[in-house]
Amino acid sequence: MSSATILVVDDEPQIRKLLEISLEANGYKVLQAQSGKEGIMLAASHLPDLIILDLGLPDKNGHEVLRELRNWYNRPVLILSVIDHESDIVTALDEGAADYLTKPFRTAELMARIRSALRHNQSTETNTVINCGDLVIDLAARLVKKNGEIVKTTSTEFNLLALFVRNEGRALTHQYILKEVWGVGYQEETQYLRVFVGSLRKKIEDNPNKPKHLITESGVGYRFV
Amino acid sequence: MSSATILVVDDEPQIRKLLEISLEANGYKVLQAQSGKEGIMLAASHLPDLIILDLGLPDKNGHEVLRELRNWYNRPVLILSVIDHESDIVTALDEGAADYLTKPFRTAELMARIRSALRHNQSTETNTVINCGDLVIDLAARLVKKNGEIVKTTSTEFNLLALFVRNEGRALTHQYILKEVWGVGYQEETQYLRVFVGSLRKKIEDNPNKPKHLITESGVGYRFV
DNA sequence: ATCATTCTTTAGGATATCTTTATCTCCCTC
DNA sequence: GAGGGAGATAAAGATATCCTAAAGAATGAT
Repeated sequence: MSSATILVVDDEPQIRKLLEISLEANGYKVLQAQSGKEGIMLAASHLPDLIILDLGLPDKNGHEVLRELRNWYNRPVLILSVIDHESDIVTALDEGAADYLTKPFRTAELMARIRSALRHNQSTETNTVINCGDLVIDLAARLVKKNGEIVKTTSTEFNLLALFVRNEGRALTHQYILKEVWGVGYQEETQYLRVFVGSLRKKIEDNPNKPKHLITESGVGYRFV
Repeated sequence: MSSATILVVDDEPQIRKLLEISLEANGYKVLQAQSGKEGIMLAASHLPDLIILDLGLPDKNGHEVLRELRNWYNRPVLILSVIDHESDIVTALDEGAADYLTKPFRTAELMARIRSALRHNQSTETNTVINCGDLVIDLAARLVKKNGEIVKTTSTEFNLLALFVRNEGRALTHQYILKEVWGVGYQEETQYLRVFVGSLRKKIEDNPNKPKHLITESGVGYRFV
């Protein structure tokens, strides 16, 4: 056994403890976070092989955390939740969750589903470092380099850029981009996009007035090449 | 929609019917088998993108079927079962099942889990690329290539071209084109069409005066070949 | 509490695209 | 070969879209 690392994001201490014991008994290394924010930070810094995420967190909506993770974290995220609403399950799965279990869960089943998720992921080992000419983007490390030099980006800027590089060559509509980066309810805020595309261009383009990477598709959206 | 093919292996006719209706409503092609033996044969002959397998089959133990499939079939197998025993779930998952749902299942959740399994498998790439001689048009990426080189099109130009390639070989009337691209209320603006067909020809034809793709049907409209 | 950073909002000017007009070509009929 | 209709083209005008800078608001760190 390769002793994979698993991050548990849950605000209930007794659940964390239970999971810690069960997971370690099965030979996994365990990281713990009590809030969505802490979870995202730990995920970024330690890059666990799998994340167990409770949807009912105190600081953020679990779906938000999931979406934020999915921008750059492409390993399995397993959802735990007390909520057994079908719509919640459907939403989480469509947001990219690998599985969805309702509390109270059965430990052996959880372990089997973790094995399944990890096994499945092994085959699709995807590289998180993307190379685009003079640009290097590391989705996991949330790092952008231009000609070898690190480019500092804010969180939103990076999420936007990550969306672009994951859809290289494809024209993305304003609405789609806004939904993916800002979430539903922001789909009409086209101006946000203009401002952030502007600041991204200043950082990654040789000549921001003549962008070679971030092309605007007038009346449609933007395209990354 | 990519119209993936899904094989349903279940001995209960009413379950098969329910699944058939739900799956087809979601745009999947459906194959059906009543027994494990028939299921394996159909899987081998048709190579579906996903298999839904009931564990409680008359002729064979479902686990046997699963193990047999796993020898050569590496796409997702989703287990349906009336049995909610943890040991059964664990066994099935460790035998390589992609997921395990207990009957009675919820349709929307099942559909979401199917999407998740297919997405993970990625084998069913949506094909939106249309090839027309020297032209390549990617409807999803909004990209036009002529002899391998990218042709820049405005939004309306692309919409117009997309309408043409989707109706290749067919003569489209002015009215119809105007309604589809500009919307109702523009059906008399034939001059728009002339202008835009003109600019499209300049971009995609070798010799815009002797168009080979965008043929005018005098008194009627245009035809794309 | 204060400061720094990031995000949101506003406003103006710049650009691209669309619309309209005018002129020209082609083809058919007489 | 003159006239008319349908279509093509070019270019000017109108409009929608986009970009930039910068100020205000929110957030987070010290």
